[in-house]
Amino acid sequence: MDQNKIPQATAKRLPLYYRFLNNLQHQGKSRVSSKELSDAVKVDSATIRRDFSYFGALGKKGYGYNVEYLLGFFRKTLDQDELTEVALFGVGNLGTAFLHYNFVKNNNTKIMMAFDADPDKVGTEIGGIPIYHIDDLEEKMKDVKVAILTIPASEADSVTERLVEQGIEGILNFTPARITVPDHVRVHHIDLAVELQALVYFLKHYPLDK
Amino acid sequence: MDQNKIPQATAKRLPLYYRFLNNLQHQGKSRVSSKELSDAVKVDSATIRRDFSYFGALGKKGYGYNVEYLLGFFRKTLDQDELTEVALFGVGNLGTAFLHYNFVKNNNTKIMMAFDADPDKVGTEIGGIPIYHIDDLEEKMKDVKVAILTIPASEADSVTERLVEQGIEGILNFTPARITVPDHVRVHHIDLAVELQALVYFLKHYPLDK
DNA sequence: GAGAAGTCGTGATTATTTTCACAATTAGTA
DNA sequence: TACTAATTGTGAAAATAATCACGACTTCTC
Ligand SMILES: NC(=O)c1ccc[n+]([C@@H]2O[C@H](COP(=O)([O-])OP(=O)(O)OC[C@H]3O[C@@H](n4cnc5c(N)ncnc54)[C@H](O)[C@@H]3O)[C@@H](O)[C@H]2O)c1
Ligand SMILES: NC(=O)c1ccc[n+]([C@@H]2O[C@H](COP(=O)([O-])OP(=O)(O)OC[C@H]3O[C@@H](n4cnc5c(N)ncnc54)[C@H](O)[C@@H]3O)[C@@H](O)[C@H]2O)c1
Repeated sequence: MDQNKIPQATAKRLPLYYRFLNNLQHQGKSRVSSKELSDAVKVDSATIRRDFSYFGALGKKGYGYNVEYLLGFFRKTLDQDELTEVALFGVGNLGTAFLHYNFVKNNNTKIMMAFDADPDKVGTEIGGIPIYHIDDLEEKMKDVKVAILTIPASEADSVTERLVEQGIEGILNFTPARITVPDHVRVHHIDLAVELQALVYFLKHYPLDK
Repeated sequence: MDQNKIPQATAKRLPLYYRFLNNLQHQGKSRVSSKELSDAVKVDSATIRRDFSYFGALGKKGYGYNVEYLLGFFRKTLDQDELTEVALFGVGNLGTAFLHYNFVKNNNTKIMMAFDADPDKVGTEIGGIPIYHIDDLEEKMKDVKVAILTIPASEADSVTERLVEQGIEGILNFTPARITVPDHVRVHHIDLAVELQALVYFLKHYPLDK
């Protein structure tokens, strides 16, 4: 594998940079400075330069960065050329919203299939994505290595267990349950209720102008 | 305001602790150790003890923490007794999912109203929450200080501007646009495409067992 | 082609967060 | 009561991340 000396904080910002560079190219801009990037993505310009510098000297002093070059570099770095297949679990409120969304645009990931326990949903399609019965997980999933969980919290553990059994590598978990997985599986939690509550806490307890 | 010596990283974990303590109480448990909490919320036990210690000595050595006491303490700390009113902008795929979700359970926030530009949606209700026309923002919003943005990215700047004008204090932004606000407004970005892409990046570039 | 303005890359510093590790204290037990 | 096992709270260390600040180089302008 690549450089894993790259700080995690940096790695999390890369997709953000990538998307903005894409926008710039569509706008026909050929050159950009860390200051301009900073204004757009709201990350300190020194942090941006530092982030980029982990990958070598990508810019030119006194000039900035060449959009096309940088974009090409990140395309390779972020493996934009190969599509990562994703499976979604739980076609409810949240799951349905994701199925309608086109993650492929500006992104190397595609939801290939969805699973649900509700017989009324099984067999239908949303946005061209087939919905299978959760019982058929093992049969249908095959090579998919990334899962999105939008099932009820109570179901999280049992579905996770089956995913792990099936060789899953990464899980994006929208369930409030904190799932348990072996060390070789990576889980990112996105806990919307917590996010909202944390925002409210910050509003009430942190001074009103940082 | 309160202690703003509390690290931001700690503050973000508080709602998580709160929710789990609630579960414990419902299960009738009266006592819990940092180790048990750690297993449940997947945060190192030393980190949990450190987090709690910012609020004083909440536990007892050799015993652990009293669930009811701790819960009562966090209820006050997290202002669970007063309801924070929230407005949602953009009743599309994502916005509709949120309107169906009951944030009030385990949470002190409630979506009171929604706004959209689509005349077919205006005037209807989802989950008992009225949908107003975006043109009526100033008239209807009044005292609401927290907003959730689930509108198209292209609309983010103009709606944000009006929210700021109207005295908004916090924004939970699901739009890929990085919005610009004055220093006294707090914005939390939740960028789902970035999260997914970051997960994939980690899978490919970080050693498979941390 | 000389001077001015702009911008990177990075050493050094500072800030923040996590983790270690253990004395102090408590509950439980015999 | 005395002993054992459990568990906190925290000083200190380590790890991670953000920021400052400036030399080096590039482009632009005249
Ligand atoms: N909707 C929101 O705004 C929101 C906000 C915060 C958190 N969440 C969390 O996201 C998750 C999904 O929320 P939602 O509102 O979409 O719920 P939902 O009830 O609308 O959808 C859940 C879906 O999962 C399906 N399901 C149930 N058991 C299953 C199983 N074993 N295998 C596969 N599918 C199964 C159900 O049939 C249903 O379609 C929940 O855990 C919820 O707590 C949702
Ligand atoms: N759906 C997803 O899974 C997903 C994933 C990642 C990011 N997002 C982002 O979340 C946002 C919403 O996504 P979505 O899929 O719900 O989009 P959507 O198009 O389904 O919904 C957008 C809604 O906003 C309304 N709207 C448009 N202009 C408005 C205005 N000026 N004021 C108020 N309402 C207005 C539209 O009528 C529509 O109902 C987008 O910015 C999208 O990029 C969505």
